[in-house]
Formats: sequence, C-alpha cells, structure tokens
Amino acid sequence: MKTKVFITDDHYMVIEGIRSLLQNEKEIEWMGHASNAESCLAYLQTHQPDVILMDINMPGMSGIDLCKIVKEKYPQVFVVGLSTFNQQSFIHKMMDNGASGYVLKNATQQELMEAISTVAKGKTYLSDEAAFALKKIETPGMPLITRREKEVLELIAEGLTNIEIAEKLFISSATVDTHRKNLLIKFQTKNTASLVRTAMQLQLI
Amino acid sequence: MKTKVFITDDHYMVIEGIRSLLQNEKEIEWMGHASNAESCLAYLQTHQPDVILMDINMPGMSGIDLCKIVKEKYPQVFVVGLSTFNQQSFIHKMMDNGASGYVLKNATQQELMEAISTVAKGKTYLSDEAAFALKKIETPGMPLITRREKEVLELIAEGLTNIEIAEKLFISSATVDTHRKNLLIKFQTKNTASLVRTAMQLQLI
DNA sequence: CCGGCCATCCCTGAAAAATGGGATATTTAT
DNA sequence: ATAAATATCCCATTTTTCAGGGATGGCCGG
Repeated sequence: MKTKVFITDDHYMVIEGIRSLLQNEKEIEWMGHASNAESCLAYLQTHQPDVILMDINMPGMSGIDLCKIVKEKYPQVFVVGLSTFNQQSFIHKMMDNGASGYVLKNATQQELMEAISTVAKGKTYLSDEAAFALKKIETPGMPLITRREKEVLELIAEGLTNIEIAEKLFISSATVDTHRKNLLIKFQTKNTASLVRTAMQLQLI
Repeated sequence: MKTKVFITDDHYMVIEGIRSLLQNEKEIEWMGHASNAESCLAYLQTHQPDVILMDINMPGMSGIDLCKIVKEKYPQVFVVGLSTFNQQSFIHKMMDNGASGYVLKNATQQELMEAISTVAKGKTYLSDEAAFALKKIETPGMPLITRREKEVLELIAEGLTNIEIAEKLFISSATVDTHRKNLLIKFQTKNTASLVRTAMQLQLI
C-alpha cells in the first residue's frame, strides 16, 4: 500500500527537490503539488492524499492557517510542516493546528522518508532540530497574537493609519485602535516604532 | 564546453531540487554542493566552477558576505544569488558584492537555465521579480543617510520619543524632528511604522 | 576660498496616535 | 454549560507625529 504524498510550497525548487528525493521510493506515490494554500484546498476537493508536506511561509494564507483548515475539513489527512532554519518559532503553532510532523528544509532523504512513514501511521514525527526548538521556544519572548491582531499589525507596519486599516478590514477605527493597544501590551512596547521593530525581529511580519 | 555549476545552500531540499532541474541538461556539469560558506570556500581552494548558485540566507556567514570574498579571491567565478520572495531587499547588496545574477527560489527550470547560461557568458541575469525589486530599491530607495540620521533612526526604532532622543544625543528635540522628517523623505515612507519596517528590511537597523 | 553638505535650532497648525476608561456580542475551549 | 478569549464599538484627554516653512555655523573638497 503506497503512501500518497502531496506537497504545498511556493518554492518551485523545493518542490522539485522533494520530488527528486521521493521519486525512487517504492512506498511513495507522488500526487503532485500546489504552490499556494488556495490551490491546495482546491486540489483536496477532488483528491485525497495520505500526507501533505506543507510549507509554513507562503504568500497569502500561511501554512499554519492552511493546516488548520485542512485538518478541519479532512481530519484523516496527515500534515507535515516544512520550514527553514529561522522559522522554528512557528513549530508549536503548526502542531497546535493539527500537524502530525515537522521537518526542516535541510532534512536528508532519510529524515524525510522517516517523517512520511511515521505520520502515515498516525504517529507524530519531529526532526531533532524541531523537537529542540519546541522545547527552547515557548519562552515569554513570543507573544501570542490573534489572527486579527496579526492582520492589523501587518497593516500598521505598512504605514497605514488606523482609519485606512479600518476601511481595509471593514471595521471601525476604534476597533483598530483597540487592537493596536493590545498589540502594544502584548509586545510590551510603548509605541508603534518599537512595536514594528520587535515584531520584525520575531519574524512575525 | 559544459558549464561547471556549484551550489551553496543550507537547505538540502533546494540543492536536491536544483540538481534535479539540471541533471538532464547537457550543457551543465554538476560539481556538487556546500551547505555553508566555509565549505564553499574550502571547495574553491581545489576546484574551479564557472558558476556558483548561492543562497543569501545561511547560518553563519551570509551569502552576501560569501559573495564578496569569493569575487575577491576568484573573480573569474560568476555568482548567482538565490533567495525567497521576501528577501528581495538583499538583491542590491548581492549585486554590489559582485554577483552576476539573481533568481528566486520559485524560479522555473527555464529561468534557472537562462540565468546560468547568461552569467556563464559574463553577462548579468536578473529574474523579472529581481529586476523589479532592484529598480524599486535603487531609484528612490536605499537612501544615503548620514551618521546622525542613522543614530536617530535606531533610537526611533527602539521606541524613544523625540524628546528622549534629544536628551540622549544632547541635541534639541526640534533637531531630532528634522532628522526624522528627512528620514521619512529619504525612505519615502509616510510614517514611523513604515519607516522602521523599511529600514529593517534594508537591514539598516 | 567658496559652495555644498551636514548638523543644529526654531515655528505653526493639522492629523494621528497613545492612554485609560467602559461595554457587548460571538466564538472557542474546558 | 460556562468561562475565557476574541472581535467589535465608543469617548475624552494628552502626547506625538506630520508637513510646511526658514535659519545658522562648521567642515570638506574642488
């Protein structure tokens, strides 16, 4: 029984790399790829892979959100998160959203195969680095911000005023103001400048 | 005459992807890879590729610094920068340090081949996205800021107000305000939030 | 020596953000 | 089911920023 594998990643070279790593594996059936969250969801309406390898950082909807949706709609599909070295901070979010495993993009073929076969059995696979990062992070540095707050944060960083943000998100500027206040509190910053700086340092933007 | 290609990237999957993309190309001789700057330099002591595909973001020495060293020691080697979508701000630094080309990691095989063959002839190749980003940055952007302006910029990013900055630098807050205004003009940003974001993206902070 | 750049200082008025309250519906989690 | 979290809205005051001006002395390179 082959394991049906699908991949969602916005980097063509990574897709190609994984395909190359898996193409000679007898236990793997390569189903194809999507380069963004929307394509992935569209694909899932008509196909059912066993395992999805999913990049965390994609333009548009992130892998973290995509993972959540996928697990809600298709709980039988196992998700393996993929990320680069300096995005380890998102590992726990990915796992919270139902991912079954996590490998870094510099994983070897052995690691990748082990991850796929492990999660295909319904178990959890974490690469050594990922497991390490999971332990290390979770410290107080990284504030837990809500989806909405993140949207607001990004628009603030783009230089929009509260009113412009309000128009963009179809909410009142007073609401934007509240989100902004909460962001300042959560990041323990005293104004917009340090808020943006801190958020960027934590790679949240 | 085959083009000898070497790659330096810390992501095994990207290496594998590129290898897969190039393996059937008759004009390409795959020399191997390094996963960090040090290995790359060690390799170059005994081998001479025509083209090095080089990731920008690597643990330890960055591709930007590596590029500089490589071009100083081996000016006949052509370097092609590789990066993801959200690192476009480093393109110009890479080009300043002697890179001959730049492609994003979601490039197609055609783009990659075109890049390699173009730079192997000593010409410059920029992917459309890279060229676009470069124009955007070089023309109005990458502001030349003075020492004092940079000091002020850093303190702004730390969240200090004009008055606090003034006290710290022993100048009047009106002066700080002028520096701030000039920074906004030079960065073509409309407020502090986008100023900080832009400055961080350009790694000026 | 002079012109340009830099750093410094000042003014004003409008716009926006920060601060610190309070309040309610909806979702999510336990 | 109930508590917690989230998203929403409102107000009033103070501080800060934004966007125009203009002005002075110092320093460096042509």
